[in-house]
Amino acid sequence: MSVTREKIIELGENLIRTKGYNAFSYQDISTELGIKNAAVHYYFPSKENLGTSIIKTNIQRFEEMIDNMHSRKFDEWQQLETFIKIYIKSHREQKLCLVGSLGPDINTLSNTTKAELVKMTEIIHHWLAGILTSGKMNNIFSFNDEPQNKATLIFSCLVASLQLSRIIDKFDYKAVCQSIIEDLKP
Amino acid sequence: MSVTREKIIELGENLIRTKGYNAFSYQDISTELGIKNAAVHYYFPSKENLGTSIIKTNIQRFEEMIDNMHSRKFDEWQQLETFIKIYIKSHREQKLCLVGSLGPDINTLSNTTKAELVKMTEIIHHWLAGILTSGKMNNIFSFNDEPQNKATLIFSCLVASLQLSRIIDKFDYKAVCQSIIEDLKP
DNA sequence: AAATATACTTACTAATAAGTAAGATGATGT
DNA sequence: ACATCATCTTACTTATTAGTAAGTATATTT
Repeated sequence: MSVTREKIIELGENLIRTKGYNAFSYQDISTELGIKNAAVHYYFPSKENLGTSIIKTNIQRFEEMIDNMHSRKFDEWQQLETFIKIYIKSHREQKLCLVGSLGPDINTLSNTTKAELVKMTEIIHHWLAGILTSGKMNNIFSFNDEPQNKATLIFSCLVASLQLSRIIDKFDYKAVCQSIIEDLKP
Repeated sequence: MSVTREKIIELGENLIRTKGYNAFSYQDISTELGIKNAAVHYYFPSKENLGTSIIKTNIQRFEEMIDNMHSRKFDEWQQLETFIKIYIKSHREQKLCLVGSLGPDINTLSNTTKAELVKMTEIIHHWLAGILTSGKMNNIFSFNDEPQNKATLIFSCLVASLQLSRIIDKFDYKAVCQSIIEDLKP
């Protein structure tokens, strides 16, 4: 696959996560890569197409991560901590996650992009509910809620804390993550 | 104060909370109100100015709500539930809260608008930490975290759950709120 | 009655956006 | 040597954006 294509995807993702979908333009990408506006359209005919591709790439990356954790026989704690580490890294880089940056713009997205965002969010949520269910069954996690509901709570905390940490300074993101973890300990 | 001015503020807020700051235009407002684009500029010379005014109005509304709760001698439970009800209403209307919709766009806001968003977020966070502190002291609430940290967790859950509920269907927002409440019970 | 302020409209400008059609360049395959 | 393909550039169009300058109508004040 083309290097330029991959760079566009990566740059587009970073732009969405720092400025938001409706604030970034093909010009932002072409200028940064030292190419012309039309070159970006060569790889991604429309912005809708680029947006969808960025989400698709992320879904793929997430599923590869899960496969990798399964093949390495990670238990539920290790899986949860790996997931949380993605968010700690996002926080360090002052970026949101894709769900948290595209979510508020959902009413402005095309149907295909929206469908892909829904898919990605559901995959993550479903996976999280899954490890919470099995973790609870194996007495590795302890909580009273329905796993589905607990997954929502944890996911929400991670997503919005990234947003709040860019607004409020002196924000202790790791303490938030630690609380999530402590809360699940038996 | 002018009725048109107030309508613009209200409409602008709703547009931010449904489409996002960078997706709405003065045209959206003028068309809806049956006036011309320039009439909106008459009241709010720039979009930055309108954005800032919308946040200022919200801060005022929040502070009036707090004053009202104090004068009616609301205890910590009643205050928390009143706050949560705002979010349940937002969910019913399929809208985000201002913090959750402007937060992801923070890097595209002017310094004055950004400052106002920071102020609003800090006021809410500080108030929430306050009732958690006094609620814990009076043994009305029970939790292990630092109140500051607990406030972040609860605030995050409310903010991001609104976002997630627009993405995932079959989303039980009230169950999320109920979990937050149950978690604080002694 | 004249002056003034309020609340707009008309008619623009300049910038930026997404997107396109046609052509240039160079590598690869036949 | 020739054709083909990928990867762009040049040069655009069309639409939308925030924003403005100047004018109009109506009500209020002096």
